[in-house]
Amino acid sequence: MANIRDIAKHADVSVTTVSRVLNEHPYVSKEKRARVHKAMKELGYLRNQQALTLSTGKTQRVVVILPYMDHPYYGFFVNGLAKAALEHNYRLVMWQTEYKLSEERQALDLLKHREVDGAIVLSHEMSFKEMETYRAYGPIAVATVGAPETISSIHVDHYASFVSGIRVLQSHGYEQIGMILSRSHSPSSLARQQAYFDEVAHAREQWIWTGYLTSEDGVRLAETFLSQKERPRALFFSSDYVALGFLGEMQRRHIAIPEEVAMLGFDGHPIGRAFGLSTMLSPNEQIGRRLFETTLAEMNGAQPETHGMTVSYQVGTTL
Amino acid sequence: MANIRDIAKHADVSVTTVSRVLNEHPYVSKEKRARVHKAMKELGYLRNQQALTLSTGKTQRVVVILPYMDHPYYGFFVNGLAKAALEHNYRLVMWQTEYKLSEERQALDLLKHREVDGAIVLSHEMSFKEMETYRAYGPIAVATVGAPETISSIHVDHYASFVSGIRVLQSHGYEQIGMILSRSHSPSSLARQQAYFDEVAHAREQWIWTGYLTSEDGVRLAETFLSQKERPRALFFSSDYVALGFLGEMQRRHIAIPEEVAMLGFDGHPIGRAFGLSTMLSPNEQIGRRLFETTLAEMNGAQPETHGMTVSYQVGTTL
DNA sequence: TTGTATGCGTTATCAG
DNA sequence: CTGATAACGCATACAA
Repeated sequence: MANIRDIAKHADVSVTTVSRVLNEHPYVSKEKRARVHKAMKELGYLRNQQALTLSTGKTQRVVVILPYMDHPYYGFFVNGLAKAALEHNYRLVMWQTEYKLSEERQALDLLKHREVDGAIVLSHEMSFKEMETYRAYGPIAVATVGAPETISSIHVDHYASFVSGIRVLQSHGYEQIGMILSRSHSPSSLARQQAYFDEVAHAREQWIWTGYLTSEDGVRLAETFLSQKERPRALFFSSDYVALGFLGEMQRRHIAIPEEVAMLGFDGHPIGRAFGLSTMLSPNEQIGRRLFETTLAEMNGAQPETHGMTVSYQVGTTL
Repeated sequence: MANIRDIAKHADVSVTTVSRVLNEHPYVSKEKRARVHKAMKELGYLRNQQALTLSTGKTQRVVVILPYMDHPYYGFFVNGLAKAALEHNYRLVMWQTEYKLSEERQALDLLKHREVDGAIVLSHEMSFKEMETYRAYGPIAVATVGAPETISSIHVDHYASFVSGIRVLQSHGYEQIGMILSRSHSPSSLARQQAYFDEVAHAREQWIWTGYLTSEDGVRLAETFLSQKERPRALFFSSDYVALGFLGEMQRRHIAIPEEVAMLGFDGHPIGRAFGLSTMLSPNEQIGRRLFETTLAEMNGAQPETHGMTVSYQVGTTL
């Protein structure tokens, strides 16, 4: 493992000159530059990133905090993040929390311990108040609403999005509407419920089902839904995967969609399109990209940024 | 940012003593230990991970190399990897290659530059011969077959798996069998084709369709498939997602499955189960977990390991 | 255009 | 039990 000093000795120059060549600084004579390059080749020099990191104080890494890496919902975010990070020569450290607050804290501790330069939070149990205590150690960007000024937020405006989704349902003639949500107390879920009660005339508490995250949950939901005496005519799902699980189970039971119950999803996953799921298309990949870019900007001195994204209706056959 | 020297000064001990307290070494008097703890608390000490890393030469990081982070196929692998890594206090650096060889090289260069301790390769364009040139810089584990002795491999035995899948189809009375593969020249695809020609009496070159990766590809396939004059009676898909795209499109066209064409998937994704897809269940999460564990073992001096995993038939309604 | 000296924050060695 | 000092490998202020 030849280091910068070995190269200097071999090329008969100072370490500073080697460092300058390495960093493509000007003010190095052609001849010495060539000697250094020759020495690097001969000794098989490989720059040690750890040393660079300690010396500069920059890690070129960002931690991405999310509950589950195998949930397709996060796929598009992460894809956008990964592309943007790679383009800017940054590395993504992934931290899976399984919705555990203790894991979120450990992940954000990376910031404190100078292991990463910034943090991107796709889902959090932690209050913004607590999250702000980490802010002193580096920029934080979240994909949820309600962030304070110190924390960047690139998010779907869930209130506006659900209002527009509900209007799509209403424009198709559905008035009795139910809603399927993931976590009952998350900020986005609260915004969705607000939209529901603001916009749906026949809103009912018991037509909001919470705790549905996966396609398997969607399958379970079918049973629950069908056992209900008074049922809504349409269901608005906060996740395409839950909707698809429900749709598959309804097909198995030979229950006609949308005749028996209409369905509107949320996300816009390709697999949903294959089954004709009507859905609200969310620009998740773009959000991922912007989350990285805003974090990068903050690392370069920019101010935190808040930006709400809008969704659009993607026509299907379940309405 | 108080450092170890500040603590030493504040507690009126040497830096060595502080380091010993930090690392819970014995041979530190109770009294000094207490003074150090007090100083750390008072100055808000946070250990700098970068310095630790440079000093010890261990990064506690592993790079995970995969083509796409948003392809559900990799979700289970990554989930297993993430759980195992977290348990052992390791961080996962994700590198998305989009099947580009140049990206794979850059990712493996992290090993050379001491930015990670090991590499886990879930899919690769790179030959094993080239991959071995990185082996000197740290352990490498792959999830594909055919690795040399120096590289660990935890993989599905695609040959055996496809043989057993084909036998499942045959046991249901299907003799005219076609196969849908992702990449035509990957080691796993070659093994699958070998199994096909070894086991299927009526095997035909033109009944092997390659280049199908996503559910959207599955949708496209329906058109291609139906335009064929002579069609197989059953299709064996190398991916549940492609199979689901195909299934959705067939439903849209009101073509009966399995009456018109039987389908067998490969993976065992929950969403497939919701739609009754018959499939071969692959233990991908377990593979992910073992990939990490074998890498960790190698970092602690163990020899590379090769282990083939088997799949099992998961009953559905598409056969 | 070049080089010397110092710092980044730890751990490890070795002497006491 | 304790501490001074030397690594680890690089970047950079400052001087020449």
